[in-house]
Amino acid sequence: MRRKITLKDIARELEVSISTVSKALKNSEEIGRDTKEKVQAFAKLYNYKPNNIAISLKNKHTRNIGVVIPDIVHHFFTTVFRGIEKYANSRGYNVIVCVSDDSFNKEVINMEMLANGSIDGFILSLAAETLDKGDFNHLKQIREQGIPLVCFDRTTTEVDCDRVIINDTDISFEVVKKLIGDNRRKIGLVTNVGFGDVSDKRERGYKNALEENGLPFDENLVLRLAYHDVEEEVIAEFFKSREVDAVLCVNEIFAIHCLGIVQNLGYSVPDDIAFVGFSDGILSKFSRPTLTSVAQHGDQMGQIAAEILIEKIEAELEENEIETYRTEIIQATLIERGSTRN
Amino acid sequence: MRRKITLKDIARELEVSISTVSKALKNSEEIGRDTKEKVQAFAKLYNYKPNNIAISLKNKHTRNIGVVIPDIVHHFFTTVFRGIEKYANSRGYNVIVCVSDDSFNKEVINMEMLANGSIDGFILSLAAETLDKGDFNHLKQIREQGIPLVCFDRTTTEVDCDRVIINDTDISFEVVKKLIGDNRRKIGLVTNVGFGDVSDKRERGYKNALEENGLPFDENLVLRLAYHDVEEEVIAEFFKSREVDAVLCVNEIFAIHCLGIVQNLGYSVPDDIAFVGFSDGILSKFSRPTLTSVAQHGDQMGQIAAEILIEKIEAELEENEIETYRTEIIQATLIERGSTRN
DNA sequence: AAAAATTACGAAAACGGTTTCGTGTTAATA
DNA sequence: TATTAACACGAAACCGTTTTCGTAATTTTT
Repeated sequence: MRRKITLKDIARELEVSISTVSKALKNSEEIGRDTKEKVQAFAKLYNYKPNNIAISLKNKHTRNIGVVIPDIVHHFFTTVFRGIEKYANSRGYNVIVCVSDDSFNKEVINMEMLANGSIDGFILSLAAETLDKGDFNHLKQIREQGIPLVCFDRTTTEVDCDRVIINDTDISFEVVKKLIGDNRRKIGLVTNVGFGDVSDKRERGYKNALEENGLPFDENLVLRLAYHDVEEEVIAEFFKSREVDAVLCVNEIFAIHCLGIVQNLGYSVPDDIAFVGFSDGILSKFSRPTLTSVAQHGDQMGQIAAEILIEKIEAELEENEIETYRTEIIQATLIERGSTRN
Repeated sequence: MRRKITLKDIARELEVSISTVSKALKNSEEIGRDTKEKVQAFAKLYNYKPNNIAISLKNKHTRNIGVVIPDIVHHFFTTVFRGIEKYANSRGYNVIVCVSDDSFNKEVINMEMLANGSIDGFILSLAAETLDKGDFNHLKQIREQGIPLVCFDRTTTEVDCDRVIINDTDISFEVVKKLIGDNRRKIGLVTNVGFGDVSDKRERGYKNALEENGLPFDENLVLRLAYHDVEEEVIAEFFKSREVDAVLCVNEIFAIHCLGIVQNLGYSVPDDIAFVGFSDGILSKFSRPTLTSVAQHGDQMGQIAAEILIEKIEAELEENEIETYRTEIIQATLIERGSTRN
């Protein structure tokens, strides 16, 4: 088995110094033509490739970015990830992924692990538990070490970092306004407990739209579910007793669950009840009826997060650190499908 | 901004040598009690953590594994990835993901990139284009460099490496046998063009089951689709003219597409046509009717792939290289749901 | 022909660790 | 008291690069 060849090997074979080899391979003006050609030919013949680790140690940066997300088996996060990976790759960066599993401890441990030299910066969506706890010391520490950090979707304002989010309040407002325009009057909201300001904002948009259109907000029309175990009976009970004629669900999985349940209860969608979900994943496109959904443009979020991060990383390398933080707001869009067609 | 502290910093502050600090932190017997306590206390106070890159360079291994997959926005691959990440993490390894996008070039470039010291081993599912081309030189090179490689799902036998696959032929056979047992007689197959031996094996199982039960194989009952653009009219035409009473689809997306189309054509599922898909993703659970599907146990595949890889990596470190290659076969299972209930 | 400038290369330090080996001090043994 | 052993630590090599600086040998300039 042919081990990887190093500068030292080439130097030994060609009876020149390591420095000469290094320079020759970079086409340095310092080295004579003959020597350069000899070294380059030899390197090519033996397929020399510099060792990334050695270069990282020398340069004090790795061209790796760390991505920490709550869940990878989740359409939204994977699209964001795809956006990150694609852009990062085009810029010569690799991506190390860690899954926090919505656990505070895993998030902390993974980030500490990576922060010890493995990555040049982080892209992060916070674990549910971290949001609940409200403990962001691990992020603050990372920032203190001068490691750039971009948060997306599930973020916090308690840490100095860049952010990429969608216009949750506005789009939620727009959706509900549209439902009202479609002559829906008893509009329900299916949301989750926790998850910080994402859900809060969507709820605020919902309330604002009701208010602005003279409809009363009724807590009875709000169903609050635990994300990780959806209770069918609770949902069925809600729809049997509330007589809503439209529902906004803050995520796709809630929407699809509810859709199935109300259909089993004998309601017709969209005639009896209109449905709108968030995050426009694969389920929305293939459910029956197809689901009207708010596209969060995960690819775009990922790309922008990566752009911002790499910009910070490279500014830091140039020693002109950027001390201001951006919050980029992606415009979500409503994709209308069968579940709201009148 | 407090930069990371190094051994050198501690040594300077405490007026001892770097070696002493290093040994003290590893609780070496060589160092006296007082010195150890002093060093450890200081290190703790300043939150010293060794630099991963420096350790990697010294040890010649990184505790990173490279995962190269065709697509990340794909339920099966994400479940495999989750299995890998979970196990790898529990063993103190990190995971670098590269997406080949089913492109040969991207696969080659990404792997060459990572092979230069960034990772200790690869877990790979081949790009469609690579399978088409039949060019596996990049994998052979990686093996020649002594880098361990585990392939899963889309694999090749032309490279000396470990493999994790499912019992495609058998499970396909079982499924068709079951359909025949359910009194289905005109059983169609929806498969794709390309994708190497995965599709081939599933087709073989299908044929074997027909043959063994005295049913004729009819090429007219086989619909071959391009994975990346599914043509609705072709599918509709197929179902209008063929009068199949059951269909086996080699992946979930084909199944869901076809399911929708036949329902629009006025057929009832499962009464007129029974449907079975592969890979039991999220769509299967939420379609109407729910889809009977072959579970490929992605988590398990990922975990086993990671187990095998890490075993190889660590054996290599101990200098007792393992020169034999395993092919681990995961037993797929059929999850029966609405699309086949009689 | 002497001085200055250019060319072509090598030595060595640096990145941040680990590890082997050598050595001065003290304690135990003959 | 002389010899040996144990203890506690430091120097230095090493991992594979990059880069600064020094310097012979040659060429150019005066």
